[in-house]
Amino acid sequence: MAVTLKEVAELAGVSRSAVSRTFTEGASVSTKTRQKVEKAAARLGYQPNALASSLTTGRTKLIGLISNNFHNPIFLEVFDLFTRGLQNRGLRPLLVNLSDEDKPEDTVRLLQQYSVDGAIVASSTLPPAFPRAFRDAGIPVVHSFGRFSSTPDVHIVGIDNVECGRIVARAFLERGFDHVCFLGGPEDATSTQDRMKGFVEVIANDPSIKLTTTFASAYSFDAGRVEMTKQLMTDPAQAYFCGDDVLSIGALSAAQSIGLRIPDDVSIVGLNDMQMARWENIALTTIHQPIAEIIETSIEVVVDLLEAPGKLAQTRLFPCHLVERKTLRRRS
Amino acid sequence: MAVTLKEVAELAGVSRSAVSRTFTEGASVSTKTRQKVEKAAARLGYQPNALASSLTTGRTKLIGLISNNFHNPIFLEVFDLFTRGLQNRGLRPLLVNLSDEDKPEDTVRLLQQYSVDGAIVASSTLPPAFPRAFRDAGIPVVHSFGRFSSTPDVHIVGIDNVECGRIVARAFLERGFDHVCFLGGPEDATSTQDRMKGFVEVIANDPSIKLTTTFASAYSFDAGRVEMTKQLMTDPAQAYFCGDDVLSIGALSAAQSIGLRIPDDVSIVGLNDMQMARWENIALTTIHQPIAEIIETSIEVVVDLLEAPGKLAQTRLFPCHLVERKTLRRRS
DNA sequence: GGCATTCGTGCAACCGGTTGCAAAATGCTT
DNA sequence: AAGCATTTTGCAACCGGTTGCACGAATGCC
Repeated sequence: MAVTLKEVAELAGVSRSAVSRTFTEGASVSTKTRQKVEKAAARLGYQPNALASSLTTGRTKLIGLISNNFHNPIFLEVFDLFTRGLQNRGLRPLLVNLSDEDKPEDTVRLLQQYSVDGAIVASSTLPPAFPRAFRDAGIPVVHSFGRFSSTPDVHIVGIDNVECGRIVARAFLERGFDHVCFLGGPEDATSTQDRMKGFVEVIANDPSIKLTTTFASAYSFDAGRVEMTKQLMTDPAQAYFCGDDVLSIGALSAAQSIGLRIPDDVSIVGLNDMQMARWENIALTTIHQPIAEIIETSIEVVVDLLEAPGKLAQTRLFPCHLVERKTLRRRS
Repeated sequence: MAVTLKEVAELAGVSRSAVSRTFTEGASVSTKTRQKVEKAAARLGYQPNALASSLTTGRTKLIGLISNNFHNPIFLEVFDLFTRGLQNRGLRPLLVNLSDEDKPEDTVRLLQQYSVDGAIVASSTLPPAFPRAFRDAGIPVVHSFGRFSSTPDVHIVGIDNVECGRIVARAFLERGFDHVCFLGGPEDATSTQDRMKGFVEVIANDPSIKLTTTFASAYSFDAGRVEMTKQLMTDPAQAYFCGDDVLSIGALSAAQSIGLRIPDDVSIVGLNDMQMARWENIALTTIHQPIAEIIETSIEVVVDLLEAPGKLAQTRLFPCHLVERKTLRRRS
């Protein structure tokens, strides 16, 4: 049903090659034939078939966009930025929504069948084995929001989660709390582990400060609320560093529910700085993660990789900083 | 670089057809050759090239997923459900993030180049011309969350926004308010127009009730907050029906900021029932929109259309209902 | 005007598969 | 064991493009 090269060629009275060349950047065609072809193409409403051409050129302009974070509001921002960024470069995102059971190899296989030019793994909770499977299959890949590594085996763009933990710890120290708590996300998520590591490392320097650590079952409102309630009932701290923003909001809700004042009675600091954190009725003090830059860079990395696939893997880290709003009390 | 049919055929000592047939459902191959082929394929790590086969079969299993709502939290849920649903049926979502300037024809052209089997337009704010452009190009299309029409020219799955307006109006009547307000989204969005229509229609029945209508500049927190602040400063009503949940939360925030108690001083009702509406510190009373069913049905419709492209367009509507939480006061 | 270049074009092979068709192999019957 | 029906198989053409190559036309130069 779709109009093909051949039909255009016939109508224009030229060879198929001529038509192909008119639609190929930098091919040699005279203005005369180009015009004939363009006229015929316009008349028939011809669209070159990107998939057919990929067969010979080896390029599909398809990029696999893989994530398992379809429940965290920050990822809507992430998808927005990724899709726009890719589209602006003429690339098409093929979205893959990963569930916990999905194996890396299956996902690779899937994207191989569609001959994607490259892949972006966007998740802070997926293990390095995931992007590695792509590399092993020869698919250019970048791990966005991936775990910091000094010896990356795959390109990584993200933040230093350990340092984020330290930043919050220092802020807590400065405010003079004597009981603080790390309320992380799932214990097996690398982001949780790293954030905790930096936090604990700094807090432990001052033995007079009591330190509690605990984990929510997921990076979600409900999990945050449940875990925070449990903490407040048994062994309440003065300040909480929560795994991420959505967890923080759950914690906030738990504290408010039992009548605690924020930040006078209890302080809460999140991580991500998603849009919602700025909402006046939330006003979460949180670590700002420069997601626009991370995503822009991720795309650049994968685009570069299309040209030069062999490039040695790099880790690229962006700085984070604390954004003070209304959930961390000033020095008392 | 990728392993091809031919290599497998050579290793297995059979013809290319035989290999092709082993990987084609329902083709005639003896168990003996099938085993030979499968062994060879496994050894080489062969993956059939979906794009190459699409050339002859005319099927890519690619579905265009088109939206312009990358800022409304409900759409993360929408994308989650769509991608899972499509994946479960072996279909691959090709995501398109529409900006305001994008023309329908350009998007159609784009997806035509990738030979998508079908398209899903997921948006309550896009005009009918959008999905229509797909239909005109011969691409099976469904408009999810589209405007209700008795004479649809394209398959529509969604809700009756007019009726939603009525439901809220009736609830307001029942509570005995004497000044109510419709605080809509952008005036040109069809969803805004319809919700207002139903709301106004019912309220107008009782001339003793004062009715105000106004529009926020977008379906966003900030726009809701700004518009609500303006309303409360000039001509405060007792109850507000806001365009959607995120707008409602902005309105909620505005009311709380100036010290009003919810729902005693002012009531607010939203629409969508997104996850966040259930969060205890928001507890928004809102119209529940059955998005899981809408999406599941949308996928079914588009899948059916793949088999029988000519099917007459249908409008499919799902019922909505009010979910009472804590932002609409009981009868006083 | 003659000759050497450069440019533009069509032919044909190829990309990685699928499929109609006819021949070969197998199975079943008697 | 022969005869027939049924399966299985390979050939070759095709899907919609791209591209190396050779050839003819156009151009530049003296």
